[in-house]
Amino acid sequence: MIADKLLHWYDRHARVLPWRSPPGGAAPDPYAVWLSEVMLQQTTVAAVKPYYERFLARWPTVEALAATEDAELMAAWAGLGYYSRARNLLACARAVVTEHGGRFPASAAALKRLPGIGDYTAGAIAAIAFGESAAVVDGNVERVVARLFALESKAAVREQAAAITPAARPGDYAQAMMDLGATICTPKRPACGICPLREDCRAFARGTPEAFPVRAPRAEKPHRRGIVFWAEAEGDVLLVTRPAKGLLGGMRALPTGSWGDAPSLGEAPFAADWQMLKGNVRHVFTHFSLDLSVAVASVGRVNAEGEWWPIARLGEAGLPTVFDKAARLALESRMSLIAC
DNA sequence: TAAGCGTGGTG
DNA sequence: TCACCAAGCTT
Repeated sequence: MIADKLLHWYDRHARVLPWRSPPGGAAPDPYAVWLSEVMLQQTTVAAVKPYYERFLARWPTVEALAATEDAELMAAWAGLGYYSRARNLLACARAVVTEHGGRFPASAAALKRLPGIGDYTAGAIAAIAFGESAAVVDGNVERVVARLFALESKAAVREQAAAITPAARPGDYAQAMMDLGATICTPKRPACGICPLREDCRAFARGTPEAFPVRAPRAEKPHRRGIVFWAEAEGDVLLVTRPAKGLLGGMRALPTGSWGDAPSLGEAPFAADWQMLKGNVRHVFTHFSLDLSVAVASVGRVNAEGEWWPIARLGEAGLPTVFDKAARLALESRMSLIAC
């Protein structure tokens, strides 16, 4: 009933997206579905599009992706965020090649055993690429179902979402739910006036659609300070690769001290005449905000941990956004030093 | 279980 | 300027 109405709406209003087949179309390539779904985890469609196109052109198959070097993959992911996804993407591709003969397993249960694939992504790939009637509950679906049935707990939402998942066209249905949530049943000011499920919606009947889903209050973000070091030698800049786990793990970066209360030049990668740049870099991560000072030094090609990288090719290094900001500040203001 | 994990768009 | 939040996963 709900599914029929939703699919009828989807047949007329489906968004056109690079990774998507038209409604009722042939099942898309599981590799392409997986790639798009991982990129879309907590990430907007607009941000994903250019990365998806670049990745698919550079790595058209899971075999090609599995064979690439870690550093190239991580650099290609730079700027998209949540970098553990990139590490897991590579681990998953290699597992598909070595343990599954290069073919993605066709069930949600088997997909979920692969790195970086949780409940949502397993269900989405199974439904979209393999036609399995799997429950697909992302943030959109949680919101739509919570409003339809006026539910306050995540467990109840998951149960209802599974109960109304149809046997027919499960992939279109999953994408229809997400399109509805993204374009009509939005977090704020939902467009109930044009919603195909308005007559079925308990939250609409109550006049309080925005009251669902119930959100826990979020903790206050702490503020941290730090220094990054721009060490320049003969047209090169010193880059390091961050430890594989943790914040920005596995990514190339500028050397940096710890981020906390009192940054110190004592954390520089080597002794030099470090000069603090005017201005700073402000950046907001998921769980803290950061003010970075930039210290610069022009040196000989000293022995230092890391790699000396040509400044002219810095764009190819794949720096995460926070370090890209710092690099831009260094390049803009190298001429306007002040004493520290 | 709750915390850790990025970034950019939007109102 | 700032709070909110987007096709979540891992530990």
